[in-house]
Amino acid sequence: MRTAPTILHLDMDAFFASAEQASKPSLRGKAVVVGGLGPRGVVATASYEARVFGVNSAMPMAQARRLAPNAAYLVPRFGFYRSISEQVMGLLRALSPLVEPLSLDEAFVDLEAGGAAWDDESARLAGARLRADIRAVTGLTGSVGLAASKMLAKIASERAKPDGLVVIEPGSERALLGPLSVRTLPGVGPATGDHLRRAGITTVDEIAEAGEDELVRLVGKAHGHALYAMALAHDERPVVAERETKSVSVEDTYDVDIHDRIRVGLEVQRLADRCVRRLRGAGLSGRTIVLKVRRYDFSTLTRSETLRGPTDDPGVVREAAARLLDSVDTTGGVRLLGVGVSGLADYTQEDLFAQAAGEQVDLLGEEHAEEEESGEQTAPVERRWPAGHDVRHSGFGHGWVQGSGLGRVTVRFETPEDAGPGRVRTFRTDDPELEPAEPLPLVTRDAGELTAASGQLVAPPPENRRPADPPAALAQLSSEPASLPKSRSGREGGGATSRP
DNA sequence: TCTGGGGTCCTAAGGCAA
DNA sequence: TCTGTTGCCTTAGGACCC
Repeated sequence: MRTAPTILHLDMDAFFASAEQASKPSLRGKAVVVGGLGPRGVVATASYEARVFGVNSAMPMAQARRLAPNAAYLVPRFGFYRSISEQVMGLLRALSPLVEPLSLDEAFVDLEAGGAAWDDESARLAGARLRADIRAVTGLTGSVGLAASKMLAKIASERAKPDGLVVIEPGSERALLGPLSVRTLPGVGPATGDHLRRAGITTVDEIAEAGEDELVRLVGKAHGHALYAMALAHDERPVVAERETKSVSVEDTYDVDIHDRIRVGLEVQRLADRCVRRLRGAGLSGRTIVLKVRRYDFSTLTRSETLRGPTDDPGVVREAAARLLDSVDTTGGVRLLGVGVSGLADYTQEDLFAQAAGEQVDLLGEEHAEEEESGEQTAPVERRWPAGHDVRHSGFGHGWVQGSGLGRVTVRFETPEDAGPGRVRTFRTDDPELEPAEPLPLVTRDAGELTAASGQLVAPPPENRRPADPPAALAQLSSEPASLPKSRSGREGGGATSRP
């Protein structure tokens, strides 16, 4: 166990929602919910203004709409978030070569390995500079936790939210952890939490008191040992920069259960093709093909088959998936289908015969690739305008889709640079002057103002720079009802919110 | 209007080989 | 040659995380 708080955990605040607010001035300070907008969608991220209404991650979208009917509802734009994430990860890598990304908005950094910090004071300074740099480069805020281990650094960043920094001093860990709920510990979810509660264990202290043997008896060997160690604040897991991918999978939940067996088969083929495309994109092949089926009653089953060698051949994966489907009863309907490949290798050990057999289906797959990746229909079907996506109009300039339906699309014309909300216009969905556009950068960069990013210990960036308005949303929780102006909700198409 | 999508890791049972 | 042990692989399911 190290003796200085030199492991840093960064967690961007309400990342997707904050990115949308920074990108769209009219949403700053408003309740914003990002997630699937279909009838079976769930919330990916809610802005802090939306959380006031009780909206939270992983909540069914229908429930969110009941709680916050006037919030802005947007579909996620992963490409946009990824570009911001890469900027943030770049800042982290300037601090240390040991950066372990956990997702687009979260990462561990071993500050000691990078020489960026060696004691309490230098760690605190590095954390503060990082937060300033993230704000300068992205216009967004992140919370930083510093501690002597991963577990504690993560707990620290959680306590720092939103927009803060918390250091857990080595030596104070046990006292801090003791009274916390068992659910605070990584790896304790609803099931394990319930299990422990039934055994009379609700706090971290009670885990430590129960003893290792009792925990192993309660939750199993691996979990029991790990849990006991965590409760004593022992966590020696290193920050690991390079993680190998273990599996690649794709899955779809359907708006309405599929009953038709032929349709189920076709969907499985499509998923197999999509999965292979992802596999190939990553330069991988795999031996084990997995079919996942969630039935009408939400019961989930998987079937898998291991081939003699790794493949990235769409024909081979399709056939295996189809064989697996044969062994599954789908009467009653399915709500989700998925296809995955595991047992990965970074090369293909495919015999030429299989390669040749696969080529035909391969070509077939490529044809539909674009349509599936972008989520857009190809012409001549009506163009789709997903809520929240950027557009450009030859006359009005850059804007974003507030809502669409009944052959109309409503656009708000504004850019991240604007101080206030922009104008709204409605067009026909087939208006030739309107086209999809790339997101604009959130901050127009000035050179030479970074601290951590430059790898030098210089003063924090001057306050007089003019980034896009920092998402005021994050700094304080709005006390006023976070509703959108009347013109943007409850109208045709439900503004940026509902479906037609 | 109940419950996404992409992952990781663990457990347990049966088959099989050293 | 038979038996018991050990360990690995495969398969299925479940918990957890963001």
